[in-house]
Amino acid sequence: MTETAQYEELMRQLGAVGVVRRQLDRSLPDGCSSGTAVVLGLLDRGGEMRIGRLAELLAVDMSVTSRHVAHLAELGWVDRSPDPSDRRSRILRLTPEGRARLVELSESTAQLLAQGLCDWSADDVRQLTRLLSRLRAGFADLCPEEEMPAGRPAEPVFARTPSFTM
Amino acid sequence: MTETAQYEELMRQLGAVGVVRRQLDRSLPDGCSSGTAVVLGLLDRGGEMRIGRLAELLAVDMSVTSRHVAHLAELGWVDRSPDPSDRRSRILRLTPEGRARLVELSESTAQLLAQGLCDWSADDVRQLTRLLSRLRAGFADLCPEEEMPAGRPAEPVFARTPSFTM
DNA sequence: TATTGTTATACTCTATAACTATA
DNA sequence: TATAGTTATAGAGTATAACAATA
Repeated sequence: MTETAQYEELMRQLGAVGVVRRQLDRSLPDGCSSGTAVVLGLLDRGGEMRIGRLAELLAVDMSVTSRHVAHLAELGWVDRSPDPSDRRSRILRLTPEGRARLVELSESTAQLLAQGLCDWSADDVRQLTRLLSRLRAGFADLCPEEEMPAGRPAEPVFARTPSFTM
Repeated sequence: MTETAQYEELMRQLGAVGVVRRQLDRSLPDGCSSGTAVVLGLLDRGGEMRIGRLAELLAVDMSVTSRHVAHLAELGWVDRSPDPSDRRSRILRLTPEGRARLVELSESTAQLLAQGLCDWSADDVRQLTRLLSRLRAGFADLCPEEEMPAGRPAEPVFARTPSFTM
């Protein structure tokens, strides 16, 4: 198989990820998408941060992030308090309600993933995660982005990944 | 790291695939998306087929497939000829123009992937492709789907993958 | 003048449902 | 009556650009 063919196949499989994501999304409660869960997860892992920082971590435009956060704020899952050091910005924080929802969403997703990956070893899962992380990093280099901060203020719902960050 | 945390991390990385896809899409010429390229690739690998079959392979609704194909037909990249055995259906075929475009698209994508994955070994690429294929298969089982046919009529632009099919 | 964030608009991809033609 | 495909409509996600407030 030529190199180009291998890349073509990879591209096809990357597209297939959308299929899995849509299926996971369908299983989530009410107005929750996997996108919602990822935002909550980043706020949980990264602690309080501003919109710009969140947009960097999500690797989407700030305008997109702004709308997602506005939605989560309406739901009462994210709190936006004024940033005393820069009045243009607001500081985002997971509310207790948001944290509770994150646990719920994570468990729901984990259950479905466990079902779809029932014949996977823990190492398979780790390996796929690591390769995807590397993939993302390779393309982030083409369009630079920062890393997650080393320290974080609040207790995360789940343990952080030490070897690679989103 | 708990199992749930590992799944949560996997979900996050699956979301990050969208970032890579969008970046690949931006590099494609005029009205081409990676979706377009995948349709052309499937028609190249699978030979002539009907809309329903293509929708299965893409794992999206037939209505979605219908519109994509209509677009490609307008561009002259896909030909829709009447199916003599069932006048409700039409048979889809890659046109020479479509095949030429596929080569172009594949090379363009391969070039960008090669750039983003410059520090990857060929085996890394294969492994990621294989794991994604397994991931998709695991979820396809929850919502069953068929495999690609063994034989195919036309010369494919690229070699087929023997061990796993989309 | 530059930066942070928000809003308006548009585009893509997707699904559901109604519809046509044929089996 | 059921099936293959198309079209209409709606929803989610994203990007660009114009804008407001502040640095």
